[in-house]
Amino acid sequence: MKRFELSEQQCSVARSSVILGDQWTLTILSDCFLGVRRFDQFQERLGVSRTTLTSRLKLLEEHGILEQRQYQDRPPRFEYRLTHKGRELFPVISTLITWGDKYYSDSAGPPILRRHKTCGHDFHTVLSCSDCGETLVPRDVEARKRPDDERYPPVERGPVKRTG
Amino acid sequence: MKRFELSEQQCSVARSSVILGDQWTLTILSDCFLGVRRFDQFQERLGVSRTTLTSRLKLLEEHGILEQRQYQDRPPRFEYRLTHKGRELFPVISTLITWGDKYYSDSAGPPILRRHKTCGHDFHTVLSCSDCGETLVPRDVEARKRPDDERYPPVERGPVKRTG
DNA sequence: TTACTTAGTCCAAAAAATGGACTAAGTAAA
DNA sequence: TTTACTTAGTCCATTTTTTGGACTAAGTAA
Repeated sequence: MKRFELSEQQCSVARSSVILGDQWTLTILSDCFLGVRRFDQFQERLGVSRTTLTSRLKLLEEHGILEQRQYQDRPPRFEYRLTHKGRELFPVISTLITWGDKYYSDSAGPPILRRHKTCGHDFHTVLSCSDCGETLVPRDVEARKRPDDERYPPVERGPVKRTG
Repeated sequence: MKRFELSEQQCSVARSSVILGDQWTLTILSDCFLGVRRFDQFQERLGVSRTTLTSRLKLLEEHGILEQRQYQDRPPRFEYRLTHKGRELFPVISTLITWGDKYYSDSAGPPILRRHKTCGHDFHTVLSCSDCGETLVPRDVEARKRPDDERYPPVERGPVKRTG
């Protein structure tokens, strides 16, 4: 399977991973949430090659995660901004930051601190169930395949019986 | 910069992305949370080449995200299991699933359904602030660089003044 | 005129991924 | 006691992707 070929994959994680599952894409998005918008700014901050950056930005645009907006007339210049769909990736990037800060900070702590303006405190992320609001942990989650329906293809990747 | 070289990167997202920012790594981890443990099972479910799978599993092991455990004697066989550090990636994978289910399901809905055993309902994920418990949205987050300290290197990647 | 800015493209070299065959060490069936 | 099967990989030649550096285009500023 080639990179960026997701049509055949049914699982939504597999499909998302084809787009987001890339070192540069994740850091680009992280920078987007910090307010980075311009090509050269991404390029300098990330140290990615211009060619790769172009290809990643294009992919994110094709998938409606980023959009280009003109921010000046003469000469015409465009910047990249998160769409609504893109902003909905905030929990993914945010939990990745929480994990990364825990395991890959130097001893002075995380290099970037994040404050929740609503309550005024520096935070880390907590994941909770949309239904009962309790904190979600892996062992409380039970996965099952969607019931097969003659109108839809059967599920190809699914839960596995745990052994041991 | 070559793939899997993270020593110089300071930002914890950048460091994490070097490990996790890969199509296969994300789907491997997603399968791990479904109970997949054996090499051939990963290989068949993901359709990844055996070479690439070997390299990804090795990387995840080197970073203490997966560990090999012997599950039979004759012949000796090993399976891959999530470590504590690995299980702490649950929020990352879980929010990715929520996003992917929303944007990349077919019209029959997500192929795999997840139930919160504690409350009995199918859920999606909600992200909240560790301090006040409110739902976290990007516009309520303010990022700032860690104050420079002569004992530690200055922060190289950090927040950007938003324009427009 | 010359230098600078932004957002890219082009190209050859290097690195990584692919797929298919192969290995090793044991078990199970005929 | 051969033969087939299982699991967890390795090997290798080909294809694909990434890299870094130079270059372009269109306008502004000194």
